[in-house]
Amino acid sequence: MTSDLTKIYDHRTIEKELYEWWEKEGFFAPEKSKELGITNEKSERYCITIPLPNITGQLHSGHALVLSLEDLMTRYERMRQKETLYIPGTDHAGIATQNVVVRELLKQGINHKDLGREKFVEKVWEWKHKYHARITEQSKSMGISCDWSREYFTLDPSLSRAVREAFYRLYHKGLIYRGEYMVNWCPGRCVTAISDLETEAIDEQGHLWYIKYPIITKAWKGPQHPWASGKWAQGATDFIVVATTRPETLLGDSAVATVKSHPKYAKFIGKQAVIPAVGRSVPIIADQFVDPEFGTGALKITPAHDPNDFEIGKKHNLEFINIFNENAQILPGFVEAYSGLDRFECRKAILKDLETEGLITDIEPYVHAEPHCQRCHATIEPRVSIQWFVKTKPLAEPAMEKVRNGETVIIPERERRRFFQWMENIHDWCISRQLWWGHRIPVWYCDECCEEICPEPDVETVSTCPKCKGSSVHQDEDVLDTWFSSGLWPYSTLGWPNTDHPDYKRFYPTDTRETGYDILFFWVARELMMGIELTGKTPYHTVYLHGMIRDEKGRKISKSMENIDQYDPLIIIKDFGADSLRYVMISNSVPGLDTNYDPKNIDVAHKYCNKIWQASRYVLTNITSDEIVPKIDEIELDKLKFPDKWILSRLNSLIRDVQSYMDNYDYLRMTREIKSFFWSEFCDWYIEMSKIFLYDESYSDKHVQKAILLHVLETFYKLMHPVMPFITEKLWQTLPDNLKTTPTIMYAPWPIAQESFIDPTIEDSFLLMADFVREVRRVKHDFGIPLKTLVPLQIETETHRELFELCKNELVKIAFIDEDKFIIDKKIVPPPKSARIVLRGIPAFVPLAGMIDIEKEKTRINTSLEKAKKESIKIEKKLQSQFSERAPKELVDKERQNLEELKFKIEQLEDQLKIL
RNA sequence: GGGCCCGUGGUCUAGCUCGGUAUGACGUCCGCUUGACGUGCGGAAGGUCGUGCGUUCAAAUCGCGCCGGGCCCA
Repeated sequence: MTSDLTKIYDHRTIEKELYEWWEKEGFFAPEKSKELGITNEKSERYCITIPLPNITGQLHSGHALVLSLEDLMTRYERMRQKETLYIPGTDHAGIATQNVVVRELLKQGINHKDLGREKFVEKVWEWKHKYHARITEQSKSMGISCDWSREYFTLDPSLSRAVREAFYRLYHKGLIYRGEYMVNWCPGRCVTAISDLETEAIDEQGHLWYIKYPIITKAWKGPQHPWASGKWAQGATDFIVVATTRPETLLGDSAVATVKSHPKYAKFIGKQAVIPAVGRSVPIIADQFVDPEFGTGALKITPAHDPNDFEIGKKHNLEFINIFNENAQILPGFVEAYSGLDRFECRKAILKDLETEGLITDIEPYVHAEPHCQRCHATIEPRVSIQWFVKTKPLAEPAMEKVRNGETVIIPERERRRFFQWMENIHDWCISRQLWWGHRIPVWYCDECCEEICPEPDVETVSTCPKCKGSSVHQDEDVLDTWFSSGLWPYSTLGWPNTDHPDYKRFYPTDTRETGYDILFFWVARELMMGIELTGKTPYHTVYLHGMIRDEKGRKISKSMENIDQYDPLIIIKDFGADSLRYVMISNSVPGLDTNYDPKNIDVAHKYCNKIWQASRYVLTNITSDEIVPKIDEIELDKLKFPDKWILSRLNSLIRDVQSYMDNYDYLRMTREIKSFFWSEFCDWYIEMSKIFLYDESYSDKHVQKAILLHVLETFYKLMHPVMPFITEKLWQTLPDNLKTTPTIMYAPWPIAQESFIDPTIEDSFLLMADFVREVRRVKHDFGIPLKTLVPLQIETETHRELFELCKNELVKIAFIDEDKFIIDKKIVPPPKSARIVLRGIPAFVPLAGMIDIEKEKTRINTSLEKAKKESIKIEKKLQSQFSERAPKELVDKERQNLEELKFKIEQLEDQLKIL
């Protein structure tokens, strides 16, 4: 085996090439595992669907985490010999995409409204074709093993068909309805209704204005002078004062409400108040909703522009007066001067006029939460309009049941509580959007008899009314909320509604939904609700929620940040490789918790890659091309040396631990333990000790160590492959052919711990030996003796004699001991001018005649003596307290033993001081 | 208003469910090495675990209060 590995690890030369090869060979498709004879119909299978990115999107740090985790899960399951499918795809992202294209067109001087619906949608498709490649190429650079032959887009014909099917079924079951309700209207860039979830409340520093409404009396029948003349309310004697944060909405007031118990205003109930500016007379009503403590205890009621007033309006059968157009500008017909004004301009104008009329009695600063559009940040305008809704309560209950009974598990568990809290208080879901880009609502209206027609899902267009046979019908203008189609994702990508589709039969329900906790409600909740309703099954058994990626100080990563490049996954991949990025993402990820991404971790990861590369080079350069190294199960067990047994024990312990970490989604520990094994045990100790054998001309059983080196490497590659797919594949491919049973490491069987190799005694003995090596090195260091200068060593032990005989060779070589002067005896007379070491109750001496500086040794001994004394006092105190009576016996015994060992050490060191 | 998360050496971080000597990384300092390692190895310094009280033989860990940072829902 010749190694063609470059001297330095260079991700650039391997990642792209390998990904192309994987794709070309079709390794990502589940069919491949069958073809290779790894799986069959009876095999377990694993399926995960990608959290579909927006078609307009660019790969950002959030995606990097998503893709790292999901590909980790996928590759792991694939290596566990399951038939594995990871489905990629993209989302048409209604509002987001429409906004982007509208803006782009505007740059070209084109108004999308002039273009018309059809032409505009064509433009968006052009845009889609152009940008689709960008996000998929970027995703591929992460190394994800998606089956690209099964890539979907939410507007694909098959997925649109699924959307119509879902709509049809829910509609005819009465779970989708159309009606006039108050919705969140975004009058900013989006100009559409949006769902509750798409709004966010922001505290606004506003004001509470106290406004006087005159009351009709016998003496005053209404305003006699024009608005803003200063004499509008002249002659009025009775007033009711309301407090409001939105004075401009008074144009749409249709009542004033107070409570029956109001000391001042109760007597006005039943009378008529006159709305300023418009001069309309409205009733003064009583309603429990009014909080007598708030403001003046009287409330202006604007049923068409406030959610609470909407309810009151319905209850009292009030008039719903819409005062705004779709951009929240004042409609004509109220007050000429305000017509066409933006709501905030109107507010200013109306306040000025109210002032003129002397109708403002007070102004207080007031902080209140105002809903904003999550996407364009415009202040939401509550608006009454005809929209489509999903009735969610009947859907929520079964979804909650699946989570309650564990058919779907949410990780981390605490997110369950959030899930239930939201589901229990769920509101109906507004699914219609006043956009052009998306799935058009599959409902037609007859122009003659007004019949509402929701045809069979195979019908793509309706031309005659089934009721009156009229031929003048038109389709609903609105499109569906994007989340309606993404809510079907786990099965619309598997051929649903065709339940005989082989993919559906084989892979549904899927296994995992991996996504950020921020979209638990947007997506997961709806997938569960719709999935259970439409397929009768929960769409996946595990919901794994990860946290957000933030910068190293915990701030949100945004495009406007300084040094944004260092957080840009595309740049990171280019400079350090996807393996490094994936490693940082995975090794820092704890379920449900935010991760602070520190750019310097990427260096650490990159160095790790290089270390892996270098260790591999060492092993492979020590094996010649014509050499046949036996496999691990072919070597003679009696030829195993102490370090061999140790590393095999450690390796199998590691495999066992990794398995448990994987089972518990503890990726942080998994990566940490593997790294620590690889670097601090395999490289630092085993490889170093292997040199003793490999460089020894007279040693004839080198194949044993070579076999173990290769075995450990191969196992390590496999354990790390789900995390770092590229470097592990590259290096695995360079291993001798007899070790490989599959064409790619992707299908190599996941390691299983061989308990017979695990030997805690060997592991412990090794630690003791390593401690001795360290101590001898330290002695040399303290006396300025070069590391490689051979020194004598005398160990006084009877109980551990066997162990030291066992590792004598290695100890002598690594610690640079003079082999002829290495003595193990049950009694050692402390040699003069020597350094003394005490470890675990075993004293040892390093005679250093001619090299030792007595004063230095005194200082050295004193330092460790002090430390030992301090420690022993602490333990003594503890043992004298109630600890020894009340604590468990094992603990007390352990402390006693510790104390004894320390006392022995102190004795030894004091003795050393005496004889110096 | 209700709920959730977080606060650990200079920096970031593990541990908290299940109480018993606080993990790792970066950085700093000292030394060694360069025939796998654009480096690597060895060693050192550095923490009253936000704060107060309580429970306990024993608290980073459990309970209550407070302070600070963030998030979600209303």
